Formats: sequence, structure tokens, C-alpha cells
Amino acid sequence: MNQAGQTNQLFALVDVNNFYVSCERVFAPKLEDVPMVVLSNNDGCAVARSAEVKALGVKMGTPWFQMKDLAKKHGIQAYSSNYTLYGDMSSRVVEVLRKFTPNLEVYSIDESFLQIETVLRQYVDPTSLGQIIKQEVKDTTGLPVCVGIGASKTLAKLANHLAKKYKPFAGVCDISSMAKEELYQWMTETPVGEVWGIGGKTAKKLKDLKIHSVFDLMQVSPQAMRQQFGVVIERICYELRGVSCLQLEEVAPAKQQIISSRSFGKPVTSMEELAESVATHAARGAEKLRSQKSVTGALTVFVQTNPHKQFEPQHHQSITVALSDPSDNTLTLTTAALKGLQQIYKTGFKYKKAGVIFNLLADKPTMQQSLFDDMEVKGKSAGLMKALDSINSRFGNAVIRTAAAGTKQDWQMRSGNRSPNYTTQWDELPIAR
DNA sequence: TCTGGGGTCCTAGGACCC
DNA sequence: TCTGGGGTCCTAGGACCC
Repeated sequence: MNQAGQTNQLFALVDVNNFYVSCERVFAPKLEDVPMVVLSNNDGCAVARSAEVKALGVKMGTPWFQMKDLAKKHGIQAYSSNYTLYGDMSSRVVEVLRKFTPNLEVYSIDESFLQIETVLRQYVDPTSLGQIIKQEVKDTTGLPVCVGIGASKTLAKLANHLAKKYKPFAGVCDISSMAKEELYQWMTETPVGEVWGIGGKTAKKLKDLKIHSVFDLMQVSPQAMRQQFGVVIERICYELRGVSCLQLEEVAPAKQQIISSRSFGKPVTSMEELAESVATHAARGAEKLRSQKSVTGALTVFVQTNPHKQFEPQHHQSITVALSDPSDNTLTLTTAALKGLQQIYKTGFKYKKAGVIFNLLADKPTMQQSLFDDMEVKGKSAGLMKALDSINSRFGNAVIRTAAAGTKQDWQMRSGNRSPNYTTQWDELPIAR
């Protein structure tokens, strides 16, 4: 919530239009204006649609086989997805955006929030900043973006929706500078289900309460919404009123869960095939684990039959295997996953999907941390000082500089009023050779 | 006769996002 | 014939404790 005296925040949401489709078009300009979709793994369903295809009423996630007739009729081109390419293009976009402000949150592969009130004075107004961003991304990466600007993330999202939907905005919509009457007009015209965080289920319940538009939701009492729907919807109400409740998350927090799973192109029945898949997923997960410097304390293995085949016997089962020691080791994790699979596999089913989930993630202990753990000096100031002294004598006194953790008072209390000369940021310590 | 009550922790499941 | 692959947060309810 805004504190009195705090600078009013302003958020910009930059979102690439039809991201996967636009990426493909950058490298195949002849596809410009051609109706096209990008398909999911196994070419199952549409995960990105060009504007032309959206105009035909094709919904996100429509199975390719269901739209084949339509595709034939309108010449819709289908492309298999290339996530490596999209990931690379995404980084390039973020690189451009960082030139405008370091206060940036990469929200998804094709969206970033920028906090812009601090850089605004260099520009005529928010809209012109938005236009410059849009042009710069286009010039540098070839990708088209829309920019939405508002006093909260939710309003920036709404503004982005308007920028995409209504041509006169020319790709940039600034809600914060809009006259109240105009904003309320847009809010009245926009269905409540378009609000970020209001999904199908909630939209339906809201409609039963005669809350149909964004404007309706902004008007109701947030407290009443909290009672009926919980804190999430309450927060959305405040955000729509311009009270920012969701702050920028500049550093992505470490994942709490890592999933690797995939559907099979064809039904799988044998243990051998399942085992191969599960082993692959465990190994992939282990890589992800190591890349964020975590270890996992438990993993879940699951197998599923095809839920769309109503008349075939169904078997959805999972098992969670606890590890005696948290690990990021491929062999350990693969072995545990296969052990789990043996427990849940049953013959006679046509499996459609299998995967591995790592739970109970924790930071991987660094060498320095285990040193302190072993010496049992953690939290004991005298022993801690001694240990730090010994590190200083090994690496030179300049190595350990300041007490970065906690306040100065905090440190002095724990260390008997000595000055904060030591770091508790273990990552900064060098590793002995 | 009459069987507490409040707290924490964990898990499953729902709802939502892209 | 053919239907994605990730994630997050919140809540309710059960287990358990004193």
C-alpha cells in the first residue's frame, strides 16, 4: 500500500505480441500477414496464434486436429515450437528494456514489468517513453510489443490489454494520464474476466453477484471481496483503484518446485519405455536444480493415462520418494525416480504422460557454510570470530570486509560490541585451492 | 448425563498465470 | 488417429500437541 509521502509508483508492462509467432516471423519475413499458429510438443495444440487466426475465433490450446478444416479453408500455417529460439529472443528483448531502467521484473518469457517513475523526467510523458521502448525493441530484435502503463501492476496489465485491442492507442496505453471519465468508460467496456488474476471460475461467480465489468469490480468494497473470495481478489480491487499492492520482483526468487514432464506422442505401455522417460526427466530436473544451486529433499514421480479417452481404463498415480540426504546428483535422483516408478507402474494401461517433480528444494550448502557447520560455531560470536580470523590469515586480511547481514546494532549485540568487520555473506568468500 | 479448545504443521486440491 | 509444460499462491481440513 502507498505510504504517505512515498513517490507514486508507475509501472509499465511490455508484452510481445503473439510472441512465438512473432519470433518465427523475424526469421521468415514471408510469413508476415500469413495466418499461422505455433504448436505444442508433439504438435498437439496451438500455443500461439497470429492475429489473423485469433480473428477466426481459434482459442488458445485448441488441438491442431480440431482446426484442420479451418486451417485448410483459410490457409493457416502450423509450425512446431522452437523453445531455444524463443528463449534467446526473450533475453534480447530484456537486454533492450534494461537500457531504460534497471528496475525491471522479467515476468514471463514474453512480458516484463518496468518501474518507470524514476526515469520519467527524461521524457515528454509516459506515452512517449512507451513509444520509444516499442520502437527500440522493434529496431533491435524485430519483435512487435505493446506497452501498458498504470499506477499498479494490475492497471499496467489492463492498459496493455487496451493497447493491444484498440488500434488508436498505437500500441501504447497510459492509464495514469487518462481523464477519470475516459478510464471509467474503458473499464465499463472491459469484461471483468480480462482482469489479471480473474479466471473463468471467479468471473462466473462475480457475474452471479452482478459484477460484470472491470468498473464494477473496482467499485465494490475490497473488504467484502476478501470475505467472499479471499485476499487475492481483495488485492486486485485495491490495485484497480490505483493502490499498488504487488511490488516489482527484480530478482527472481529461487523456484520452490521443479517439474520435468512430457506427453508421449504415442501411448506407452511398457515399463522399459516409461523408465527411459522417467530417467530422462530426472536427469533434466537435476540439471535445472544445479543451475539454480539447489538440492531437493524429495521427488515425486507420476504417470498418467489419457484423460481424454473416457472409455479407456484410467490410471493416474504418483508417488513421493523422500531422500535421506538432499541431493542434486543425477545418478542419485534418477535411481530414486526409477524406484518410485516401480511402485506405481501397472501393466495393461496406455500411458500418455510421465514426469518427475522435485519438492522440498533447499539452497545447496557452499563449502564455507559446511566449514562453519562442522566447527559448530554458527551463531556463537567468539568461535565465529576465531573462524573468520583463521580465514583471514589464510586469504589475507582484505578478504573479509563488512558485516552485511543484519543491522550494525544487531551485529554488535551478537559480537559483544565489536565493530562489524566481518562478512556473513558466505558466497563472497573465496574457495581455498 | 454432559468428553476442550487453541495452536501449528502438513498436504491436497483449487484457481490462476503464461 | 490426434488434446502443452511449466509455475505460483491460497485455503481447507486432518493430524498432532498441550
